[in-house]
Amino acid sequence: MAPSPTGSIHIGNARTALYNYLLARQCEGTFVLRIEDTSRERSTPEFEQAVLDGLGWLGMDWDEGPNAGGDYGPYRQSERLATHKEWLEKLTAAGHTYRCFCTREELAEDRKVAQKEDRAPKYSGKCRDLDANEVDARLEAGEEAALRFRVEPRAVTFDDLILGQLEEDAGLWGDFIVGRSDGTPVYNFAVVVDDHLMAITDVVRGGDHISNTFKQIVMYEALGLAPPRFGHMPLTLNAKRQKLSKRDDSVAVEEYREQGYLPAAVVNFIALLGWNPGDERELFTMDELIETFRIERVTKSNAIFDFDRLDWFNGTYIRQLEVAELARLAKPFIEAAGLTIPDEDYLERAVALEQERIKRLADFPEALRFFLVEEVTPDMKFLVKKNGTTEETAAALSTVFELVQDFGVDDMAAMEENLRAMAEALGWKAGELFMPIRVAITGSKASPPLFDTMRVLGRARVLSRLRDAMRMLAKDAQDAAYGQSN
RNA sequence: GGCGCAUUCGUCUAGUGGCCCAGGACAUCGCCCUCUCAAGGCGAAGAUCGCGGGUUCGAAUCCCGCAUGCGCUACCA
Repeated sequence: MAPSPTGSIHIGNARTALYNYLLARQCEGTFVLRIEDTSRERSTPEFEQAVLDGLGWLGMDWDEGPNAGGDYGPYRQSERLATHKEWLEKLTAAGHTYRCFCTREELAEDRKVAQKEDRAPKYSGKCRDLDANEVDARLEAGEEAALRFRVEPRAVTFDDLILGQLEEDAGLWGDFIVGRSDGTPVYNFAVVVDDHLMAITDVVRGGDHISNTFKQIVMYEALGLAPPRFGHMPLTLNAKRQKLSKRDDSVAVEEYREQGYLPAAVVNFIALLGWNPGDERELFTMDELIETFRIERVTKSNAIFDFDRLDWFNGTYIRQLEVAELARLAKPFIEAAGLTIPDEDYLERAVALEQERIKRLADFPEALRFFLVEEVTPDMKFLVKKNGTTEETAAALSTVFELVQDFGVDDMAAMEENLRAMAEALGWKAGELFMPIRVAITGSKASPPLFDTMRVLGRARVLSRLRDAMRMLAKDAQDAAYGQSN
């Protein structure tokens, strides 16, 4: 896996990383992490750390990498410059390169003309056959020159792990640059050198690299090296069917963590985005993925990222968690929202009631708010009994208040029995009585089951909220009376 | 423009010549359960398998053409 640290890890890269990881683990190979930071301006140590964190969070551990060591380091491309240059010289010694004095401006102009004339924008070959003496003289004179690879026209083919037999005509390329005029090698060459030196056997990367691969294969051959196996993954697209971009999509793995997605859910989801086991299973742990993943079963077509499906996976994983564990995970989200948690036990009991109602950990603050806050503000519209009056609702709540006062809140069966009896005596449906109580104590018309909620909230809090609600109703009745008399 | 890859329900996908007038999952809708919301159970709707030609007794599956989408086309990675 060779990510560029130009941002926190991208969900599309994460999927590529996952497939690499699964492949490496299932054949008991080595999962190598190499940081491709040759783009100095865009790469930062912070981003590199973010990439490492993201991978780690998802549960992918690498055997070799910047902070893991290994026999083939360094694992940061920027630290391998000397080696790359060495190999550039080997390539030159073998007669595969030549100096090109064309300026960027000239090249850009050629491209423009070519485009205008509907020709492929391929290098003219202007400097290909320059006289050796002339080259030396111009170099001597301080003229800048890039190093180009001599391309011999022919069909280049390879057997892709995912896509099958692939072929491209090298005659279409023109000689491409392998060394910049400042002497630094180009990414596509550095990759060849590194993959070889690091004894990489399988390269799985995004389909946007296919055209690079053809060129790499030619370079391997020029260096007398055997290329590794290549596999090109379909891309993940956004709802607009474009390659996911950092600009307009939620794409950083970091963001998923912040929104309260579980790593296991994210892994399960991205694993199934472009791969399936061939039967109808869809819930997989990492170990199960390692066992059942087959690269040949990776889909060839691009996939659109479906957030609803991710949510579903996340919900099912949340429901599978032990309550204590879920509470532990929820805690930082709740605290970040500025809510205070009285004690662990209380939190756990509240979390247990919301567990099957939540999709993301970030939903917890909102869902648990009424458990953690002193007062609640019921909406009058729902506090009053459906098709009923404020007076009769107030009267009913008052009776409930007494019941809670007398019997407490811990015996749910008794509470339910009492309230149902009360509803019947009133000639109300049970729900018609339960709803005002629910709204009074939770401030919302949607909540966990009423009696569980009351028990977790505790007698004192239930009583004070009932009292507040009764006051609200009384005030409302008063206002209405004034309104009538005026 | 050139080159490459792809094309099955809205989405992820199963499918490799007859088991497919196409199966599963998410989302949607309905019913059940039920004190609300969920969760769960059951069910419905949803794909003339991009289009057009072939090959074949028979094609989503094989062949050809076209269309569309995406990617690449840098002294970026």
